[in-house]
Amino acid sequence: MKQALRDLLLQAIRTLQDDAVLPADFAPPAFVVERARSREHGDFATNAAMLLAKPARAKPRELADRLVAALPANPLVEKVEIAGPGFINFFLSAGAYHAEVRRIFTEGDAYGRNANGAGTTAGVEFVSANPTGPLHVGHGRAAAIGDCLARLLEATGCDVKREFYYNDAGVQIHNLAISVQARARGLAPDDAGWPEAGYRGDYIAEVARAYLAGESVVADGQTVTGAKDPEDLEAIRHFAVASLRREQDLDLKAFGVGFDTYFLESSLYTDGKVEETVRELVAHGHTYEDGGALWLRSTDYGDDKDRVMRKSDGTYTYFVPDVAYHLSKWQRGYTRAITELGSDHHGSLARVKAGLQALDVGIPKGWPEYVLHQMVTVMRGGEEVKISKRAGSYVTLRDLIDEAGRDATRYFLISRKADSQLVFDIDLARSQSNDNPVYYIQYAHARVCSVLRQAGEKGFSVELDQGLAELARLDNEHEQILLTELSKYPEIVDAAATNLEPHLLAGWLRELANAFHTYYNSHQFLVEDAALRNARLALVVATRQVLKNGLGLLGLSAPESM
RNA sequence: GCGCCUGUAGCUCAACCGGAUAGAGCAUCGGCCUUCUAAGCCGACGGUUGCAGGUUCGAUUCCUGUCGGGCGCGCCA
Repeated sequence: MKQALRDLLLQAIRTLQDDAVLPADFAPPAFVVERARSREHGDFATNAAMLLAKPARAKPRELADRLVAALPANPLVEKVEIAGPGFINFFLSAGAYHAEVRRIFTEGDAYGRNANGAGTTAGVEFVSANPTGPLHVGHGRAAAIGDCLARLLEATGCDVKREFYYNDAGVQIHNLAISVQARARGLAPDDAGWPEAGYRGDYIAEVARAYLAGESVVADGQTVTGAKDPEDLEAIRHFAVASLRREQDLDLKAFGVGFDTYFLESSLYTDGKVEETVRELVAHGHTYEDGGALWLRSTDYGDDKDRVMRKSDGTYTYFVPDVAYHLSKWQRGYTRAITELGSDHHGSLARVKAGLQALDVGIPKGWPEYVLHQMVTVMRGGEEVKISKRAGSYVTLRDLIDEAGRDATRYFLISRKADSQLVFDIDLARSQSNDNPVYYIQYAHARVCSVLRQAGEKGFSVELDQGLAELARLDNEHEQILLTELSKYPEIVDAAATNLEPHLLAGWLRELANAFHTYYNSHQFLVEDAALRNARLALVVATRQVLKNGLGLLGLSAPESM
C-alpha cells in the first residue's frame, strides 16, 4: 500500500516538473509516506509538499494543492486532504483493504514476506559462547535476537546462514580443564589447591563425575568418552569441552535455536587463516614492529590507538583470529555479515573493522554489521536474581526456560530494543493472565481456531469464498480497525528486517491481538446471516494467518487451543 | 580522563530514523460473563520526554553543554 502511494506521488512530482512548477533538474527529496497516527488524518500521510516547498519557492500548502491536483486517480484512494502545515493525507477506499484480505488468503504463509533481500547471502553470527559453562541469560537474549534476525532476513528472501563461533583452546578452556581436574581429585572451591581462576559452579563437579565414570558424550558430531584418569589434563579438556558443547546445544534446542555452522577458532590456526591474515596485512604495509611485537596501524582506520597483533612472545592477540574469522565469512560469499554481540564487546569492533579494511580486499566499510545487546537483569518477587545453583555466579538460560517456558522467554528477550537494558520479570513471564503479552497474542490465535470449531458444532457452514466476496459487509468500526492493522504487517516485517529490530514485530503483534480481542468482544461472528457470517469468518481467518506468520518470525508457537 | 549505549507516566517499555493531540502493558480505581474460551473487553487516573541552550515551518528524535545509569578502554580473552 505504502509503495503504491509513493509511486503516485512520484508521478505527480514528475507532472509538476513538466509544468515547470518544480525545477526539471532536481532529485525528488526523501519524502516519507507513513501511517497516520490518528484516524481523522486518514490512513497515510506524506510530508512531500513541505519538503518540496523550498525548491519550488512556494508555500507548503499551495504546493500541496498543486501536488494533489496532479495525483493520478487510483482505486485505492478514496479521498485526499491537505492538513496542518502542508501534510497530504490519504484516505483509502474500503476496496483497498478488501484486496489486502484476499492477498492474505492467496499468499498464506508467505504473506508479509518480500524480495528486498533476494540474491543476497547473510551470515548471522550469534551466541558464540565458549564452552566453559552453561549459557546465561545474556546468551539467551543473543539467541532470541539472533534467531529472529535470521528469520526476518529469510522473510526478505535473503539466503541466511546461522553461525556459532567458539574456541576450544586458550586460557578460558585451560581454566575449565584444571577446574574439572580439581573436582576429579576431590577438591571443592575454596579448598587448598583449588585453582584461583577455576570455575566454581556445580556443573564442573558433574563433568568430573561423568569423566571419572567413563561416560560418553556426543557433541558436534563426535563421541568423546571420559578417560577416568584425573592426571590426564588433555583428556579432561577434551571431555569437558564436549560435555559443555553438548549442554549448550541442548539448551539452544530447548530454546528453538539451531545453527548451520559451528566455527572453531582453532581451525583458523590449523587452516593457516591466521597466518594468511597476518601475511596480507604485512604485505599491504599496514603494520610495523615495535618492542618485539607486530602492530597494526588501526588508527589509519578510525581506531583510538594502534593494536598489537603478535606479542613479543610470538603468540597472537585475540583480535587477529577475529579478523581472520570475518575474512573467512567474506571469502565464503556473505554479502552481509551480521554479528550479534553483548555490548561489553563493543571495544573490539573498531579494531576488527580496521583489520578488515587494512586487508584491502574490497570489504565495504559497513561490513560486518553489528547488533549489540545490553545487559539483562532478572527479577523475581521484586528482587534481583543473581545466582543459579548450577552455574554458581549467574542465571542460566535453562533456568528461564524451565520457569517461564520457551515462548515466554523468547518473547520477553526480543520485546525490547537490543541496545536498551532489559529487566526480565520472571513472575510476569510465568503468569498465565492478561499480564502476559505472549499468551495474549497466542490466545487470539487460539480463539479464532475455537470459533471455527464452534461453527462446526453449531452446524454453520464456513464458506470463506463467499466471505471474501462479501467483505463489503464489514462496515463497523472494529472491523475497520482490524482491517487496517492487518494491512500493516508487510510494512512491519520490512521495517524490522531493514533496521534489524525484531522488537518492532513483537510490539505490533500485541496491537494486532488487541484489535482482534476488541472485535471479538463487541461482535458475534457466528450469526444467522450467512453472507455476514462468512465475511466475518474470512476476516478472522485472515487474522489468524497473520498472527501465525508473525509468531513464526519470532520463533513462537501458534497454539490452536489454550 | 576518553569512547560506545542509555535517560520518556509510580514501574517495565514504545514512538515507523525530523512530523500533527508522545502511545501500550503493569500497578491503582470503576464497569462487562444464561451469547463463538473472562488467558478477554471497556472506562478513569497518570507527562515540562533528566536539565540548559542551539539548528527550522516543526525536535522525544539532529548538534553543543551539563547531570545520572550501564559497558568498554592490556603485548587478557
